[in-house]
Amino acid sequence: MAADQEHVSRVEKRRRTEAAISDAARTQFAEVGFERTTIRSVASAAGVDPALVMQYFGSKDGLFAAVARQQKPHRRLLDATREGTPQAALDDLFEDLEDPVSRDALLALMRNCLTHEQAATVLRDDVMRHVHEAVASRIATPDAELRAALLGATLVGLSIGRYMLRIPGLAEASREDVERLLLPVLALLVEPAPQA
Amino acid sequence: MAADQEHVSRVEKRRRTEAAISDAARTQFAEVGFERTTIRSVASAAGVDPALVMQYFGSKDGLFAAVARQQKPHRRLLDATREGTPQAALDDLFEDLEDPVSRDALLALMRNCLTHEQAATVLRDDVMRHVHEAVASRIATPDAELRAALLGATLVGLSIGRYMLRIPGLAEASREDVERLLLPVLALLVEPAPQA
DNA sequence: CTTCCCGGTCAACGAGCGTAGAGTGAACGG
DNA sequence: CCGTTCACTCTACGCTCGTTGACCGGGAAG
Repeated sequence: MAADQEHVSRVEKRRRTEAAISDAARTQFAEVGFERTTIRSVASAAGVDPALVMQYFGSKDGLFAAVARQQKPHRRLLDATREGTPQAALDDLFEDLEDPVSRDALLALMRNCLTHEQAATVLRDDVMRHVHEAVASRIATPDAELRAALLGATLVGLSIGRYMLRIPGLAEASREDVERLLLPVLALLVEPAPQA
Repeated sequence: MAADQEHVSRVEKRRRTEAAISDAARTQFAEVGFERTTIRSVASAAGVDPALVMQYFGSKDGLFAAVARQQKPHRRLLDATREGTPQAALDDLFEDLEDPVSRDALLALMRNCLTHEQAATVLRDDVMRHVHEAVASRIATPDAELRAALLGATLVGLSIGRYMLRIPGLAEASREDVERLLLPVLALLVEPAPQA
């Protein structure tokens, strides 16, 4: 216990407090959504005063934007996604969903994308755009855009159904089983010439 | 104008007012979601006093439940869905999405299923359960449940991506193009033996 | 015509929310 | 050792919301 009594500099203290607020906000945005998350509940979970949250993040929307921006590490997987194969896209998604931080950051976007314009914009124009472009660029037929969009919509449906709606049969399934069934299906979606 | 001065009985008047409130509520729940829809805005759109909404529907949750229940007409398509083919499921979905009333009732469920427990329950246990059972019963392999759940998740992803997220390339695509690309894919998902 | 019923309105309460500004005490720099 | 900075707290404003109970007026019933 006394081990925590180490001296921490002011900047370090500030950094830790901001991180505590940000962690609490990310979790609550992901679990109960933007509207049901209150500045007060985030501050309480982080062990600070609500006014401090305002001081550090400006507003509730600013707090959400900060959390949404944390999803950026996902883009380190951008190179892998640039492959444009369903395998790479699915791997990216599952990898994101296994790390607690990027998982909650991504779920915060998805949970609120239907009721919060900013969440929808970030999800559509920042996250999905990458896989869309990578996939579409590998398809030669004129319906490439639609095929890529359908792949994105399917991955969104998978995430929502598995982690949020918790559809029976999908929520409990192993990642391996999901991949085994979904990969050939997504491959067919992306292949320009199904008849062969 | 004077044509509207016809005499209406009290029960008919009541019925029309309830319908006006219900219509306004369905539209707003579908378009801006449960939280951003206020009793006051619904009443205003219906041309009545907010207190009357409470008197007729009990509470805001009661109003939402009444709208969610209007999705039931969807089940007249249940017989078609019982076929358990992706074609039938997709036809059901598009048919629902083309009628303004059942369309908004379904979108109201989807829009709020991530932030409103009741919406999630109705969507999962009432709407999706039917297509799930119909599809799963036609699959002989032990992964039937997972395959059916993946189909349901895909259809949810399609609806969300096309009508709510409005993913570029998917929102503007014609129903025919979407069906042409998606049907063989869904068929592969539902087929127990992909290798052939 | 009188009486009751009922669709509909009005005004208001109480709670919870995002947010603002003044204040405090400890860590820092000189 | 002193003055400043800064992390952090306290209190409270103003707004919007769901919800309530008293009230009003016209149509139905006798």
